[in-house]
Amino acid sequence: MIYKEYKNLDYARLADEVLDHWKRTHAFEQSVSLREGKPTFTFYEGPPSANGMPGIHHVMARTIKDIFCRYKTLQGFQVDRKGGWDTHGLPIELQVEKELGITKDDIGKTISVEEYNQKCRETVMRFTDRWNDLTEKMGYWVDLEHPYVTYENNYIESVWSLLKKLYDKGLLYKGYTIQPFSPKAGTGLSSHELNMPGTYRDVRDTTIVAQFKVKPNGKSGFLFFDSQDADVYILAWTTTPWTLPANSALTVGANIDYVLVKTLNPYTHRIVHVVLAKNLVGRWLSEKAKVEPEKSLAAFEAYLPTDKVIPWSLVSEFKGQHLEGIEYEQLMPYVQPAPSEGKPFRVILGDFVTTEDGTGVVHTSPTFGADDFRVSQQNGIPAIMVKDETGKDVPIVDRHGQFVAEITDYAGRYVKEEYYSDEERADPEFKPTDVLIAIQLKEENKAFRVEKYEHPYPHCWRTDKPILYYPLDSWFIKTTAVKDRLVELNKTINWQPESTGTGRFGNWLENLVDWNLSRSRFWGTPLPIWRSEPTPGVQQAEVCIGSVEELCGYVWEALASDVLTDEQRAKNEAFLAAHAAGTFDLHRPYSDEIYFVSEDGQLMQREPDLIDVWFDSGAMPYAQWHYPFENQEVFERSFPADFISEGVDQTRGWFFTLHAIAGMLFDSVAFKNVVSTGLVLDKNGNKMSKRLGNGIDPFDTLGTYGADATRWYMITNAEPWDNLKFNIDGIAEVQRRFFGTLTNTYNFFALYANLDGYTIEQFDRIPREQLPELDRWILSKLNTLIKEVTEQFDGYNPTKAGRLVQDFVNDQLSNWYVRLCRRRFWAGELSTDKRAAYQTLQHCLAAVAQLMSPIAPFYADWLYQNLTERVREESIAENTPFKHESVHFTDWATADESWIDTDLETSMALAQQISSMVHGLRKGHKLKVRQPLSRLLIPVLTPDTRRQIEHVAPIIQSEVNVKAVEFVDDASGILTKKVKPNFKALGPKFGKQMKDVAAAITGMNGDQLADLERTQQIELAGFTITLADVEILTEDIPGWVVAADGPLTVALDVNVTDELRREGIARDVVNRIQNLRKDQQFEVTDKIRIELERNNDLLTAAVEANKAYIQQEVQAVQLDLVTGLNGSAVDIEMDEFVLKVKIERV
RNA sequence: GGGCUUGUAGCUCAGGUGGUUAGAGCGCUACACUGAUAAUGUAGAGGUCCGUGGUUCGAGUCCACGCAGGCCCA
Repeated sequence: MIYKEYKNLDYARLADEVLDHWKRTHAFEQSVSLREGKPTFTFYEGPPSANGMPGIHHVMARTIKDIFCRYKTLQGFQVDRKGGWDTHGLPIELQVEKELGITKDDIGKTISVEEYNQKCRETVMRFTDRWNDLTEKMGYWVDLEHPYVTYENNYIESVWSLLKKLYDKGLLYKGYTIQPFSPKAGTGLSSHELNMPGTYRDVRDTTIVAQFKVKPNGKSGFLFFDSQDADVYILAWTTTPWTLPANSALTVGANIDYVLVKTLNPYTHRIVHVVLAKNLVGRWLSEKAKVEPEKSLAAFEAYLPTDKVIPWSLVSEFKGQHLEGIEYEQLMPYVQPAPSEGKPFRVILGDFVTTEDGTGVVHTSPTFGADDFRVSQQNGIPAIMVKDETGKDVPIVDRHGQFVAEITDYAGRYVKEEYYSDEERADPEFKPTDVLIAIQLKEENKAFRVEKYEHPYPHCWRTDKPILYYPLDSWFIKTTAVKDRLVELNKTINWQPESTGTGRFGNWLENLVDWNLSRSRFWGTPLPIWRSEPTPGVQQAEVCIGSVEELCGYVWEALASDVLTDEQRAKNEAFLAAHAAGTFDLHRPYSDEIYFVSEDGQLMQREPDLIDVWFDSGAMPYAQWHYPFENQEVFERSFPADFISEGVDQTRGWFFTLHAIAGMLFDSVAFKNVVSTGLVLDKNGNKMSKRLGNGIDPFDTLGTYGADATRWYMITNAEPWDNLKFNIDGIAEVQRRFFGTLTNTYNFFALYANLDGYTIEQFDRIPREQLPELDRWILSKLNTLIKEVTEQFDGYNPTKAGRLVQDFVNDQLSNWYVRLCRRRFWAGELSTDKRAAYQTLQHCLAAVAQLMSPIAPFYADWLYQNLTERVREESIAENTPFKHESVHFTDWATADESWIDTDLETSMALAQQISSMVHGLRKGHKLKVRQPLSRLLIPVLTPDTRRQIEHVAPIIQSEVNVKAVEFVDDASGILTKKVKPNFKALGPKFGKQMKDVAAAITGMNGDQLADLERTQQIELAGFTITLADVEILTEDIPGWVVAADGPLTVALDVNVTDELRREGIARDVVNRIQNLRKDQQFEVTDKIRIELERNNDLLTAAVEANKAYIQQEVQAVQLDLVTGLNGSAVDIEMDEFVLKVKIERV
């Protein structure tokens, strides 16, 4: 047997076998080494965290990655792909804490940092075996032998060197960020501590609507138009009055509608003009008290201080964006910001402003609100800060929650009343700070409303006291300094889909804030910055370490001084010893226990922060190669990446950190092409989750269906960036419909090629001009396919590529080419025509194997090997494309344009369409295909159409079993033509008159149409219509059975003559005898002898008239009509009689 | 609340620059085929193109506002 034949192919086992073969032959390594010296195509693997089990979405994400790496390999590039593991971060810490039953508080108490980190290190790589298993089973080719691991010293060292570069460029600085902070516990709280049950509780706070007095100038001029001599105020509501002394801006929403209202201050009864959101006027003023502007003065005069409702009137209305830039007077001028820090006390725009409550204006204090901080940073608004004893900027509230001395009236007061002791609060004279502030503002005509308000507020889970949002020290990377360049560089990246790049990522860059690098954790890359304690009058010492060597240098220097204690000295020595032994570790607690001494003799310790794990992963282009300490050339060759792909949720994660680091340090993009992928949802469109139990186990899926159908389904069902509704039935469908059809096609080829002993003829191809029409057609289609698939892969659209291959295999190759060519394969001798059929089909199959190989790597290799195994040796000897042992080593086919014959493709498409229409007609008239009919009539309006159909007429004839295809044209006189308006052509000419024109055209009679055709144009209802303005088609042929589809019409002669009838019966007889042969399990090559009972005139006539035909079809050496057939004959029901027949093998 | 994204047949998806009859596969129904046969082919039924308004002679397609789902951010 030349070609293996398969019954009931098990696709999962097929993949296992191919995988075994790959492992034995080191196929992946070969696919890379084969391209040694070729141009590189660089791919970066976004590292997964191995502390959890892989899910089906990982199969999706990695399939995308694999496809393009394989494709580019086929195209001749060398594609190194190094695997990697992300090993640091909070999820791992949480998992360890859960398993050990501890909390963060226990670290350093019941468990040492050393033990804790050791546990993290073990935990994080726990599932690597399962990951590696999945990687192999799904056919993802990536280097798992030499992965980068973010916790390794070398990796960390590279990260440190990058940080040092940033530090040297002045891009690394210590600042603050607003975080939940518990003054009573003296500690910051993480977001998940804030999410613990019971932390949010309803409290009744004193709230103030403050009046911020607008400075009259050009920008605010429109507010003063009607103010006469009254002042204009902007109203802002706050639930934390204690933050008002720190106010430095007001934030409004650009698209929110605001109004200017004239009214009286309820406490001072002075006339005021106030600005607030239109929707919220009713929140503060009674609709009943509204008066017309011209009556307002009278209303104000009539108002008595005892009246409940205060009259008001509407002055003007405007969008928030008109308020931008307006300046106002500082509300509580205790502390002024440094003039160099930016311009304070302005109205700015922010996207977080709502009109759900308050006034639609947000009092903004950069030191006490996260939104405030961000929007202030973006708008150059300075914070209100004071200097502490060491000269450092600190907020106006200290870490105990008390106002600093500079807030003279309130110095030393706690900002939250809950921070006072119960005794203090019990004093009848006691007033909370917020209340005192409210009283002061009322008196100064700065409060528009003071009221108690109940709302949920977070509390510290340790102390039960309310938390503050408070600025805490943090290390930042000054990404804002390079924002413009990052935006610029982003424009050169090819994003797939484009909207992620321009929209989600682009917007993110536009609104960039500095990257907060600090994390107060234990398991992660330590921040390599050592500092001395701040001391008044002494320059603080600070150093950033960029390598282990540098680190050792400082350790040596420290040991050489006499500043260290014995214990510190011992720790330093321990580190050096571990370094010498190669057992050192840069993690905590070891890096915390390394002590430096500055030149002026100050002790320096490491800043205790760890860095954001996203910096780890963003550093992978450099750190995976231990750059710049090793592999300089490798790095240079593989930077930036040509291609990366991850989930769209990585936009602000990995995509950003890669981009930011590359932009800041190398003034380059980190990746040139990026495919951001959507989510994998369950079949109902819900997110997969453990809780819902709707997750899919990828191992089950791969075990049942194999990787190929799974991958093919995921890729062809939805474009990668759309969410995929994962339905396991879809895989079964792909397997049946696509892989099943392709396997059948291969089996068909194998069956006959084996019978004929046909092996691929590489050196004796039948020249194109000698190939039959069908062969030239399918080869034209194939080359078109190659062209289009290449385009799609080049454009990073695997979905369209896969669908193209699938449609070719199903509709063109299997359902048309093979079906129509079956006879050629049965024919006796290995004639030229038969060889042409083999060559053509073999060529298509081999090409398909390659085209599909990036998506379905196992199956494609299996198909390729089955086809080409037998010619491997001669291919190697003669250096032909089949010399490669695996399809993944081959060179991507280029479309040969000379084979593409669009005219022929159009012809065949017509044949397919016409056949389909005739099938429909036959069906409608209950004329089965086995019954031959005499002729098919096709009206043609152009010689071109006629030629194209004539070309394929024989194919149509045999496909629909008619004796002749005839054409009718104008000359025949039997055509009924119909005319339709061509709207596309008419539109630009007639525009609004379209309805009349269309009616006129539709109403044309035969003579008018004939005129139009003769003279090219006609006057109709006052319009000049040209031939190009209409579509002419034929719709009917009187006296015929017709079908029409678009411009095509076919008419079928359904008259069955006696002769046709006899032929139909003969075909039926053939059909029944074939069935008998099969029932009796005769071989295809067996010859037979037939006896038929002469029991019906119709049968007799039919058999006698078509004897030779019947004999040939059923391989009968003898066919006799007899009377009195004996016992072994069988009876078969025919349409009109019973066929009594006996066959026997010769 | 903001940014991005999706919404077309029971299901999964196609539908360049607007053109009047909106397509495919699966599923369903019926039929055919039986030398690709646990295959295959053909036909049929099935649609408020998420809604509302607008632009236009003409909107699944363009615009605005909504609704619903998703992701990220707050």
